[in-house]
Amino acid sequence: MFQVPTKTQYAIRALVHLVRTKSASVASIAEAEHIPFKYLEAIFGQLKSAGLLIADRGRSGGYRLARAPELILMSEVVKATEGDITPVGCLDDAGFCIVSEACLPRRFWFGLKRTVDAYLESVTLAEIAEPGFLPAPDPSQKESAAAKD
Amino acid sequence: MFQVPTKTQYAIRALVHLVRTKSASVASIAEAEHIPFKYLEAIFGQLKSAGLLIADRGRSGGYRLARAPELILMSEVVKATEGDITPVGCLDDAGFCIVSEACLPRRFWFGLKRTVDAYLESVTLAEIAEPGFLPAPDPSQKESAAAKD
DNA sequence: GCATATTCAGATCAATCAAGTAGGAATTTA
DNA sequence: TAAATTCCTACTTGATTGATCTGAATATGC
Repeated sequence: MFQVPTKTQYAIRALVHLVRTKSASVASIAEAEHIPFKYLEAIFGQLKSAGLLIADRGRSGGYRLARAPELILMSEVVKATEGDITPVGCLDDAGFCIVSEACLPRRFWFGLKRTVDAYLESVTLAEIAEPGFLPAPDPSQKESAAAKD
Repeated sequence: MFQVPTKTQYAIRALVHLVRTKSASVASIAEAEHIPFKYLEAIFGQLKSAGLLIADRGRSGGYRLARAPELILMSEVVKATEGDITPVGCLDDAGFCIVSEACLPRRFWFGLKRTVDAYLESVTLAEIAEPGFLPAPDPSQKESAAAKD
């Protein structure tokens, strides 16, 4: 369920690489990060379409970040490589459950989605590229606050 | 990445069903919840192995919860159907990164894992079975890492 | 200009995994 | 003893992941 596709892992490693080297070709990044060249090429196409990268074509071209890494949320990166996060079908708006009575688990899944989204939106690319980056707050947030679907 | 497998969705719906009807056969639950009979049979095998269900074999047998639903964490259910949550390979203990320098993204993924685990451990089966169940806290927990535009 | 280094675009392919099926054996009870 | 159940093992099928292949289009340096 939470196995992160290599595509997304590759994307993030390559982006971290780009935070340091202001600009680089796909080939150089692929070699440095041990990522299959052609695969990374395709991934960068997606990241560019998502507005995260800018491409300079031609002989001494390459890719560079479209924004300062402080302004790139990890949620954007994940969304670029994987599309929207919809844990279960019944969460699509206008979607509904075939299940008997009011689909109780729905709220549970929705809560999970919100939790994950919140985390991904709370971290920027710049923070990941910092050696001093510390992961999530220790989970002392155990409330069970409001709902609004 | 966060598409929840139908197997897990089925498991939870079936468990919620069992919270009400103290005991039931796979066939009856499958019909009531619109779950393929043979598939649910296999799922229940896993839930039993995980110690969440007790089976009564023979003619008027069936399944029942091994514990009160208040004592069944959703993390246990997910783990039973999907195994441990390891977002990326390098998180297994004794695992290490092939990546050049100290794998910075690793902490990011680890933080994600902790966030998800914390959520799943904060909800019990009993809460999901309650019509009044309210999902996750609104994400006002922005402590650790936040850089905004 | 021309060779070269790059991005870009599309099809294709193999391996893996999710989802579901199938058949039947073992077990208990009415 | 027959019916209803859990249990066990294997299979099929379709989608997805993780790539590869081929070949353009485009810009640069010489």
